[in-house]
Amino acid sequence: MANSGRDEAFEKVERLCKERNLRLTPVRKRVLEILLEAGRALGAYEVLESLRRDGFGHQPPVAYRALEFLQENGFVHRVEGMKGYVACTSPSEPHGPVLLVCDSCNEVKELRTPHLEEIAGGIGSHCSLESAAETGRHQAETEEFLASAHAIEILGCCKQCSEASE
Amino acid sequence: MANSGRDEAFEKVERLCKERNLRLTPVRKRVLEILLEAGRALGAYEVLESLRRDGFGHQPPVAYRALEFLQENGFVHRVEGMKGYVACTSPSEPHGPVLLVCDSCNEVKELRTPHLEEIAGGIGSHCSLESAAETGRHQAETEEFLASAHAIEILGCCKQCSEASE
DNA sequence: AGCGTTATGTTATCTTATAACAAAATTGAG
DNA sequence: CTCAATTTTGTTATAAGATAACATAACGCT
Repeated sequence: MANSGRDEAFEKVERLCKERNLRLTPVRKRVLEILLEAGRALGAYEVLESLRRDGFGHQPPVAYRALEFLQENGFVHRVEGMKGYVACTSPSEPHGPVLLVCDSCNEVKELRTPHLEEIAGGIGSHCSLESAAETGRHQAETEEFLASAHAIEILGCCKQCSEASE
Repeated sequence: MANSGRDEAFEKVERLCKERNLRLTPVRKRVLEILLEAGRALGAYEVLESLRRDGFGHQPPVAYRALEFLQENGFVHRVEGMKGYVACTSPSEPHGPVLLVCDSCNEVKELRTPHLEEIAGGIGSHCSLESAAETGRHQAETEEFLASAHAIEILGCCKQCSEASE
């Protein structure tokens, strides 16, 4: 694939914004593009530097506000472990992500819900990432905790890096 | 329970450190106590302020280094969502936590997760996470990811807060 | 066109975290 | 015990990440 689905993701966000009457303004649109083009997690100040080059405001709040908007609407996810932000690869509803973060190359890959279900099926009920997410939520319910969001990050080594270091 | 298992947790850490030849020095011990006494997540600078009052060094690295030690050994967890640190309620092996974080009162509760380690182990043993092609839009993908740690945070509203706001 | 609302841009500041190095304490070999 | 190697602590200084507050500009509706 030429650009790993960048264009589709971008167009999907445009469409979703129209449907939901969200204002995908120039800065917001550009921030999303920057993250999609990067194909990895960027710090807010990296995003800001790109904005500056494009003639937008170059003070931190400009970047933070656009990121906040994109995050709230599920188009971008925060990667806590790297204090960064990554474009969602399958934007739809606002959702908590499940991210695979490579310690070695910093690549971030987002797992999708349907994907997680298949993983669960393929590996068996005792060994599924989905249950990592669901376990949390389920136990949360028994604790009488009203869950509204989640952040799940799995740290480790991606395929490329583990092959490279053999 | 008078102190919610503080003492047990503390003694368990002392025992584990002896077993593993880890040096639970005065600063490190005190930082653990501070977090256990607080019973909630504290920022590094809050910990530092307590250390200062106890006559320890009062520069950031003093706190950060002790926190790092405790974290690496599974006695303290980072709460990414609040940039804070919380004492582990059931210290044993180093482990990634599953935390319930209350948006409203900031209480953090750790869930015990015997089987999450199996999950990580399953991925860790490099089992191939396969997913079949989804009809239509999604292409088949194969994920191979060697997981070494995780951070799972479920955000929401705890029992007390949801009752209080009724 | 005018009004209320939402978004942008800017200044200033705050919070969180780390680099680098000197001094002290601890450990282990002889 | 003594000394050297290692680890930990303390300090200065600064980097990196994030937000408060407020003025200006753009939008969206009637």
